[in-house]
Amino acid sequence: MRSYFTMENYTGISLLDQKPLIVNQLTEAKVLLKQLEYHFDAAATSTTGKLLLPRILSSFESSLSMLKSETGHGESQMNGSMPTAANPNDSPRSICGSPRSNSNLIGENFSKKRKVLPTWTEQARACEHTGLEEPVEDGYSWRKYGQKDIFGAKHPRGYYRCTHKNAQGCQATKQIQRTDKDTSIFRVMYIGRHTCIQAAHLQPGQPRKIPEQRDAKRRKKSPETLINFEINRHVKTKDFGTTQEMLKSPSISIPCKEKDISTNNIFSSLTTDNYFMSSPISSPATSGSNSLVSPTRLNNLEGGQNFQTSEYDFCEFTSALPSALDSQALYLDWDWDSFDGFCF
DNA sequence: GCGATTTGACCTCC
DNA sequence: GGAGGTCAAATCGC
Repeated sequence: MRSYFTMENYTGISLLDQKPLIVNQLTEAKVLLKQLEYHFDAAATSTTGKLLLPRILSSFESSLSMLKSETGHGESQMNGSMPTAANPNDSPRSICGSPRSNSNLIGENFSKKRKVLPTWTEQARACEHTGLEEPVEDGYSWRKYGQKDIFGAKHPRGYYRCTHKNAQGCQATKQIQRTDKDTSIFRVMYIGRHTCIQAAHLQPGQPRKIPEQRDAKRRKKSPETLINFEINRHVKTKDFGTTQEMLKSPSISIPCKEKDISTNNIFSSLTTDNYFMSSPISSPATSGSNSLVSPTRLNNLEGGQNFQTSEYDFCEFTSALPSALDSQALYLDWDWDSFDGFCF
């Protein structure tokens, strides 16, 4: 199965419309990197890493200044590479694999029956030492409202909605499914942002709410619910019109293998919120020329190349951000089946 | 008793 | 008709 991450949606929204969102995302990523820098300095473990961080920050700053000074000339560029209603075949398959959800995103066919909500996917790995075989507690209260066997998948998908849906009208939902390839990894797709009170208390950088004992016991019953967060978060934003919501959204995902991270011990002191960065990246199969990370590079990754922690690649990734953003598209073609999971 | 989970039925979309 | 998503009654656990 191939999944795609989009930095843009396919409703014809221009980069100009998305610019505030992109700026917000980059700003958040910059802040997070500064946090990382702080922790990294505290650890004082690697000289090369110290040299790397300023470069990353510099790249983000460059991206931000380019975006802030940009006056919307990129719209036409975007139209040249974006799938359109007239050419629906250009539209990538949705991240959840549902052709129906795709139809909501395509131009004139936009369905008004269902609200298009920002969607992003995380991967969470169950942690052996916790004894839990369930996805991570993410700080929010979820209520399971369904479970479904998915065609072609070995494991059922659990459907969760915010506990405060009725009380506060919070529209956030999530779907959790154990991956076929590695049963210790869960794919968690979030749909919509929390608008409930608990969201206001879970700003990035703050510690997560500690699950109540009772809840933890309950979750243990369900194979879909808890995990120790050794995750990566990937963003697929379907609705960039909801700028306010996206202010709290993850921003940029910088993939790395957890074994490599543990080696460098860079992120060991970060909380999940601190490193909450995801990628608003996408990959229409037809967008090769705009690919920031080409399929070839990912194939190399799949073949074992240490793309994710290579300093060269990391720098290349961040250095490429400005040009990728300038070209209106940041695409990443991803193969879930060969994906071991991101972590920071 | 209350709230969460389970699970079969139903709905929506292709 | 098939697949994914949601509903809601039944069930469970505190």
